[in-house]
Amino acid sequence: MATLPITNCVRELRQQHGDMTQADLGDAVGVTRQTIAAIEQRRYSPSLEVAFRIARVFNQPLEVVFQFESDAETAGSHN
Amino acid sequence: MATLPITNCVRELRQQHGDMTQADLGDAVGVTRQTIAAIEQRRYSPSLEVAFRIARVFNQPLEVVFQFESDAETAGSHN
DNA sequence: TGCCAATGTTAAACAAACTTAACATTGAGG
DNA sequence: CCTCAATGTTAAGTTTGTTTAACATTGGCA
Repeated sequence: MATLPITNCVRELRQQHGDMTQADLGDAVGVTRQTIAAIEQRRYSPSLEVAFRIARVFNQPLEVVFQFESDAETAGSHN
Repeated sequence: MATLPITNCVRELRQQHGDMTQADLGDAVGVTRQTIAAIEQRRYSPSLEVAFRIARVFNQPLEVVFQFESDAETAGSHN
């Protein structure tokens, strides 16, 4: 399961947005509340499209909402 | 098939990067050349993760490489 | 206390991204 | 002309994102 390389702050943004609920956000974005929950809990990362839409709801650039962790594999250059 | 809302300039960036080939980029990103081809031709948009990795190869912010088209559905807000 | 909205969680089904493998086309160079 | 590298394309298969539906937990409030 390798821990996903992408973090986000949608929960925080959601709360800063007039106590918007997961369902509200899902609604605004066009996905279900379960999808929002999964993203907040980092069970998986969204598609690029959904990511863009979430960012737009909050009126933020995508990279503010989603951060790519360099994934600096501790000493394991392989492949 | 609704025309995808996301455009990109990976082909241009690739060429500006020492004539990097699709296979080279796929390699650097960790996907196949077919995947790169599909993205360039907009047959589908990449996952957020792949998008981030491509952007990083070119040392560009994600939003420079991928642009979200407002998709202003002519008068049909429904659902 | 009892209700209700918000969130957590999960299984089954479906859709979209991605792989593998194969074959076709184009263009540069020998 | 022939070859080879780069790209196009497609079918079949796997994986991952997303939905639907169901039930559980928490906390606020009448």
